[in-house]
Amino acid sequence: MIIKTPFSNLIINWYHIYGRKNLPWKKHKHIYLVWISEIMLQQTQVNTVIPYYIKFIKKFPNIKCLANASLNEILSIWSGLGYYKRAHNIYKTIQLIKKEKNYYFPESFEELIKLPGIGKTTAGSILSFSKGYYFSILDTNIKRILVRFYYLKPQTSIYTLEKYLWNIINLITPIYNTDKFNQGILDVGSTICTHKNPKCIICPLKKYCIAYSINDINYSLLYNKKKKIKNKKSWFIIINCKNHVWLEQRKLQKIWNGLFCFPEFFSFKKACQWLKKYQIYNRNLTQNKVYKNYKISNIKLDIALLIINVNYKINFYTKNPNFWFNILKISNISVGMPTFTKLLLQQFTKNHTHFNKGL
DNA sequence: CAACCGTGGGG
DNA sequence: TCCCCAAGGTT
Repeated sequence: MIIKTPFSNLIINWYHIYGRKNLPWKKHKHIYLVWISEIMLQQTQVNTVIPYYIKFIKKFPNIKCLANASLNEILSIWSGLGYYKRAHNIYKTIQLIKKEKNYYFPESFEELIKLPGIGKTTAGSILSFSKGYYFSILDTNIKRILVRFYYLKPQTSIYTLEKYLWNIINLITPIYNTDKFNQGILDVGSTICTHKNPKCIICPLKKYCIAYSINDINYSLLYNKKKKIKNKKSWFIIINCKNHVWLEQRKLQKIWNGLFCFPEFFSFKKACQWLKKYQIYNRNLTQNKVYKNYKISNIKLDIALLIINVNYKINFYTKNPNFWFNILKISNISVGMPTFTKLLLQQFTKNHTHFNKGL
């Protein structure tokens, strides 16, 4: 049983003094701006989001601006932030709002939760932060606090645990000052009750925190929660011509969908077949192979880069939109794994012999 | 329900 | 270096 505690008052009092009130998405409470921030913040830490958020609202300051944007324009700003389905969902949502809602952003929980990419926590966050409405939220930070504070035992399934945690947060979320409570508990979770080395000494909850009182702040939400890591291998073909490279916009792919990437193949043979098909002259393909390991969530991707230099631009035919991109202007494009790609192309323009070392 | 989607930071 | 994980939602 969850015993009544001054939990919410402790959080709200703490928030008034220490809460983060200067985050870029705290300057205005317009629901559109809060929506963008909440989508960006899904599974993404505050410091990572800030520059992307600023860039996004600078380019699309309001609903009508975003409604005129193409998917590619949205993706180009999202490039590097990850979880690109979120950008696709923003595009879907804004089109719906344009065509069916007369540019009016929904302000009810029932409507919000129907929108793509908006679940219980995101809908609750949007409404509590922009309108001050009473909705609980439950994210990773809050889960961690609850598990420690009430010293919850690991449950047999994620489903059971989630249901349990939602019940608790619904009980302790205050009807008044919901927005301050929600923001405060997020701030405590991400800055004090951290996963590793929590700063219990300065925590406003320490007086009533069971894990702290019995000196056991290590927690686990589930028994034997092991992540399976898959090993995959890909061959990317990099065709270089006079400071331009060939990129394809990925279609119907699980990863980097809609983004521009080097043509990807799942065997060396298929990569060679592609080159042969388009009659790309290449003398030392095997010598130009460069290997790189890239981690994507639960995938270890072993990448082989097949680097080919041509001195004339080839007209390819593929099913995908495809372009020659100026290497120096690549930052304006919605590229998958942009940091990796930019570093790659930087080395590429300098000296091919440094390829193996530089990466 | 478990797997999946990205990337960067911290220990 | 390696492993874990983060303002979750979808299938």
